[in-house]
Amino acid sequence: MDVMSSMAVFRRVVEAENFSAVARETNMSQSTVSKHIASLEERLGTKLLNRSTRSLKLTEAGKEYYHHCIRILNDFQEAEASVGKGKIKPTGTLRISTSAAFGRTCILPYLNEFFDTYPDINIDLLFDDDYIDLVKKGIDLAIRIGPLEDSSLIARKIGSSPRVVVASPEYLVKHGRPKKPADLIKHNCLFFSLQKTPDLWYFNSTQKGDESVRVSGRFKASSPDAICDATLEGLGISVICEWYARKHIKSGHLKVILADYKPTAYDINAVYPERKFVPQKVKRMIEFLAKKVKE
Amino acid sequence: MDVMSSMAVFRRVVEAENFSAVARETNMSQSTVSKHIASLEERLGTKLLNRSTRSLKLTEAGKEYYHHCIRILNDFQEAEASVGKGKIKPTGTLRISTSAAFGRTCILPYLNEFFDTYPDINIDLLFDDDYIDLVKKGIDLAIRIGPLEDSSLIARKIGSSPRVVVASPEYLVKHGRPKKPADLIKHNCLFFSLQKTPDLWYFNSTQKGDESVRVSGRFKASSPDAICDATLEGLGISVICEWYARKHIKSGHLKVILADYKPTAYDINAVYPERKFVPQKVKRMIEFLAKKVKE
DNA sequence: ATAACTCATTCCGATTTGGAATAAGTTATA
DNA sequence: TATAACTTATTCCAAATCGGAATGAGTTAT
Repeated sequence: MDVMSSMAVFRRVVEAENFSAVARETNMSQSTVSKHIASLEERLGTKLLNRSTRSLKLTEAGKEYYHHCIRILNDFQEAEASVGKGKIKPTGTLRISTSAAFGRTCILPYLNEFFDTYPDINIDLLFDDDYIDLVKKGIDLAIRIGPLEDSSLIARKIGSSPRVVVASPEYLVKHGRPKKPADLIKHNCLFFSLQKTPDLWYFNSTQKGDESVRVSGRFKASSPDAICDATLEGLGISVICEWYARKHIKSGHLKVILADYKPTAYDINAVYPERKFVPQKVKRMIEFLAKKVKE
Repeated sequence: MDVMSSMAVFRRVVEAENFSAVARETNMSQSTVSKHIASLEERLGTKLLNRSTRSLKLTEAGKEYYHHCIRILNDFQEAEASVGKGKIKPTGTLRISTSAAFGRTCILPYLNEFFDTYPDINIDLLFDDDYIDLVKKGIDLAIRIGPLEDSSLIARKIGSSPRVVVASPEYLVKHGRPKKPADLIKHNCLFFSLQKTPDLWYFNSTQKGDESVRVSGRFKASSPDAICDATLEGLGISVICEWYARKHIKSGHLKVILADYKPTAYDINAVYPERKFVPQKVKRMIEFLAKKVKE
């Protein structure tokens, strides 16, 4: 067994605390993962992980070896990237996590162009609607919309995402069209439950200054898809990212209201684990997305 | 091809500036060495070495990669040694260089004991009577008698080697027995030509103080064997390491003269390449020999 | 011209690899 | 307590890889 590969597998196993997850993540069979670990243990003549079928725990030796592995793998990565074709062509598989909505709308359409630009980067795009542990899941890069949690991760703002207040034409006919934010109080507003204060809607306007309204409503959902569907169904008024609502606005199924009062835009952030050496593939994708988002 | 092994081979090739030498040194075929290098080059997509049949030269990329390799291999070595059986049991092949005479007399007889103590260390004992480039020859440890050259190597004194003035009984009968160092001037003294001043013999004596004599003689040889043989033949008087002459003294074929005036003892040094991480096997051998030499 | 080296390549048997299937153990739940 | 749904370990076997002998081709020294 190639020791360097085994060390990489070991590293992932320690981080994921699970053999099978690493197997799935890396497209190797679970038996291979098992063999990699066993092979290291045999080399070293000591157990690295105490494993029962449902839990993994590093042994003392494993803990020490893990730190060595991190160091060696980082150096190795740097060595490969700084010499030869790695210097010119970023390579490898890039695991990106983002929300299904953003991924489908703002990443997928550009992926062909990315593949053309970087023929040696493969992409593994994961849709996770709530925040997940990047290190544990072996993710290289996450794109997150809106406010970030505090964490040990590095975040770089790559753009901002304007939002719009929308409702279906039918809803507006039935309940009237609000003219100013305060009018929303009388309407059924749809909440995105993952936000901290889903019922507090902020508006910025160059002419009319900033204001916020505490709205009320009877429908809450944890996915942007659900909110959007509900709005299309005429259930109420919602604030949605512009890129998300765009196609419905074009087709006339949603109408933008309060166009003069822009809801506060969300930051779009590229988030990645802190490392001594950030792989080219990550840097390139961030650059690429930053450019695309601005268009 | 196991990348870690390939890196180790690459490192050795760079240091030895030669594929075949590394093959011989590591007991792999020359074709395997070639394949290891080729495999690295393919991984990286760049040439590491410009090779004509008679010369090797690092490319720019190779130079950079070499430094990465050193670092990674050192870390790796440390990782393996600091965890598991490496922690208790030093392993691997230890390449030792020493003079044929010292090796045969002062190392070989103890090797069985060493093998018993460290069952996982194999030894590759090389006899080189003149000083050689340890790094180039891939030697882990050299044992050198007498003054050292300046070098980037680390030297640790592991003992000192008393020397004796000897002659054959026949010679003494024929030419008389010197009573004090100055008497040597009238004798035919045998020179060891690798010394800097082979004709200047120093003596230390607790009672009679230090003195030196510029002796003369008509025979010079570059190996201790030759000097010893010449002395046995009655060609003249020589200064020989005590351990080297011991058996001949015991058997009566050589007589110690000027016993009260000890020639300056030689230092016995363990010499090894400077590294961030000195392998267990090297440390253990040095300890072992230091103990044996003192007996 | 020859001998004695170099490194690269080809060929082929022996070994190793990795995945599917299976075994065996643990946890959560009905 | 049985079952379902997970774990990790192991076995087996076809496919891939490895490594060494032989060979080829080039260079240097004599």
